[in-house]
Amino acid sequence: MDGKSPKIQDVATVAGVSTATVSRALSNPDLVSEKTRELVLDAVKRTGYRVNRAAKNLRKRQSDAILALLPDLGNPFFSQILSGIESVFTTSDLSLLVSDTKGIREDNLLDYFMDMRADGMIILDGAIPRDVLTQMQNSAFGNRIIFACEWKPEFEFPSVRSDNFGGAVQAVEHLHSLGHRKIGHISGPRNNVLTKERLRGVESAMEQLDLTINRDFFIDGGAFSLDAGAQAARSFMEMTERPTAITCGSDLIAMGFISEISRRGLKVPDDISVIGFDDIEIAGSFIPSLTTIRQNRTQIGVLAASYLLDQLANRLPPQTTPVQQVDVKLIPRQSTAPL
Amino acid sequence: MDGKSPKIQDVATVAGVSTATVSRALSNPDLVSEKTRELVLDAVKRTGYRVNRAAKNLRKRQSDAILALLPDLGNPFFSQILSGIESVFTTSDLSLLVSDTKGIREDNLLDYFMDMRADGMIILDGAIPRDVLTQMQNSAFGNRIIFACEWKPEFEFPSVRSDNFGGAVQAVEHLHSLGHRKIGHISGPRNNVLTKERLRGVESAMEQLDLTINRDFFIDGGAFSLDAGAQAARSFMEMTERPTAITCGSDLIAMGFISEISRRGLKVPDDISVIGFDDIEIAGSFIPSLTTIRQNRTQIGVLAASYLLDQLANRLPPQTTPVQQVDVKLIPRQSTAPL
DNA sequence: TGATCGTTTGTAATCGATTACAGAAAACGA
DNA sequence: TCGTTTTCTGTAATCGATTACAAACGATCA
Repeated sequence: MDGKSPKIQDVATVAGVSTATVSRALSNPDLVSEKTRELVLDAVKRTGYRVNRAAKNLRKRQSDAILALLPDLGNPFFSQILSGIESVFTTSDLSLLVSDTKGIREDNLLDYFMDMRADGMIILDGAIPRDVLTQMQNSAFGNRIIFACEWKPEFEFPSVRSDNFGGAVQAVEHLHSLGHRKIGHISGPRNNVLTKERLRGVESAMEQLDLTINRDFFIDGGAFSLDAGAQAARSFMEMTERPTAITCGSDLIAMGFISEISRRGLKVPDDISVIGFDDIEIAGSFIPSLTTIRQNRTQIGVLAASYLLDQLANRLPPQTTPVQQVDVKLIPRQSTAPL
Repeated sequence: MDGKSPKIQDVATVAGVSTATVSRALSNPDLVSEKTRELVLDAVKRTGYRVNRAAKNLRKRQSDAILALLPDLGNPFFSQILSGIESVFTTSDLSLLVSDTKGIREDNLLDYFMDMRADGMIILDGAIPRDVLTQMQNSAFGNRIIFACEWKPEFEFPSVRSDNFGGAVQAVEHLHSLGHRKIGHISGPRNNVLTKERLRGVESAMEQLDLTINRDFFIDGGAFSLDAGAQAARSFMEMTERPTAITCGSDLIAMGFISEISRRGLKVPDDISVIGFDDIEIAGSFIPSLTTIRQNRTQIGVLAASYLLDQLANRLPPQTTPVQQVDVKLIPRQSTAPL
């Protein structure tokens, strides 16, 4: 009350108890008697006391912060996941740190833990070098990591992800139900897990439906970007025989593709049906509006954050490294039409 | 070296000096002799020492973190600014905290400082309640805040922003040079500074060029969103007389607008030229690709972060509350055409 | 030579919480 | 009533750095 911000000692004095009791009353209320607790709480209110986090963190060897690691902060795809993550953390007064994986090299990921800058990590990038992850897994911090969206198949970290396989299946089934039989696919970055899952889904669904898989109709886009789609469109134009419908590894690919073939005189969905993946915000307003597989990105963020919180609070059975799959949903719009 | 992570005392022992000397050698090298410095640096290397941030921060009353406050984490527009901010901070080992302004009420913004969770703030939201800002300005932390993109005209906080006025002027001049004389505008959220600046720019340019300002051609979009654009399109369709070209408060508005009028049979740019503002990633691949005013969002982030860093390090004259304007640039594409 | 000054170093206090340990008080059982 | 256990509280050590203060040292100069 005298200018400086009050410390625990001030509260103790006002309440007429020791600092230990104040500390306990605040962070472990069961340990003090009802009467003392009220005394302390009242003193806290009167003094306007707030715990000093640096002091608390120093003593408890923690940081009250979680790091979200994105492959590219500039990529809008991730912002919605971040939003989900943040919504969980604000309610439990943890801070959300964000960083680009571009800045990550060698061992400085582990440093976040060593430096006590973060208590846990949510990794949104499946392309973290293997040895970095090995190092993390072998450290004491291995259980403070969760993957979201992407993941590393060869590691045992828990993860939250969309049902990528199922989404691709739905896409193919949708096209099939519209009468399409010659179906192609434009895939994303080569070694990406999402690329693989979605491709696998397309192939599996086509087999299920007894469709002939024509390898020429499968284009390696090499990225999830608009450019990749435009590039794929150029290959597409050169085909002698063309598919009547095409599934894409991402909405951006689909839009880049549509954009480029439109420029070259083809019409969507008249000449070819196109379906995306993600349902990014713009998908509904693209022209033509894009049929796509909606990923619930906010939910992915929420689930990942909640899991990590439980894990850090030791509220989970230690052995589990679960994979949580989030359902996806086909959103039919105007980029697909009956054959 | 013996399992636990080494502390400053260990380094001191190895180097044969006191902890004070080690501390000085690391954070204030000029204070120790050449010889000792080498001794210490060598010992640091041998022990693998890293300073404990919690301890350092407790003692120095700081947090080594900066908070970025976004109006909506789920909005992709901001991710690129974040990227710029982050690129600056990683090089100076500050952490980047992010938070949604939705979670902000009453006084808990100041709490970030009181709790020593952040040393500074970059605010990307012009809609922070006035009394919250007044409180901040009057506190000891008033000089640790900078606005980016948006700002509060009635406060004296430093800010980094695009040349919104100039951008709008360029847009009108572009349309004028294409022969358009009947020019309209769809504006963004009502009380937003960007909305006002851009509107002002449009009006000013039209006056300069001796164009008649027809109030009926100015539509209040009410937001920067796709929906706002679509909504505006409906008003547009009902006009008896229509402008031949329209400037929009944002790319999303422009796209929503184009999307909706296309659905109703109008063609862009044949029937009407449309120009956006922002140059978001998708703008170039929209159909038709969108003529727009490019904001250098990364640079805004970089400038804001750098300024804040300098300010915190006391490297700036104390009195300055500068406004840094970042140039914008017209990107001509296919949504605008000669009359 | 001794006074004076600047440079370099060490000692120990400090930042503000948490918590191990021990002691006091209350509750309980016989 | 007297142990014994349980509940509650206080003392003081601890987390690991920074830095005020003082001392030691060497250089400089009259």
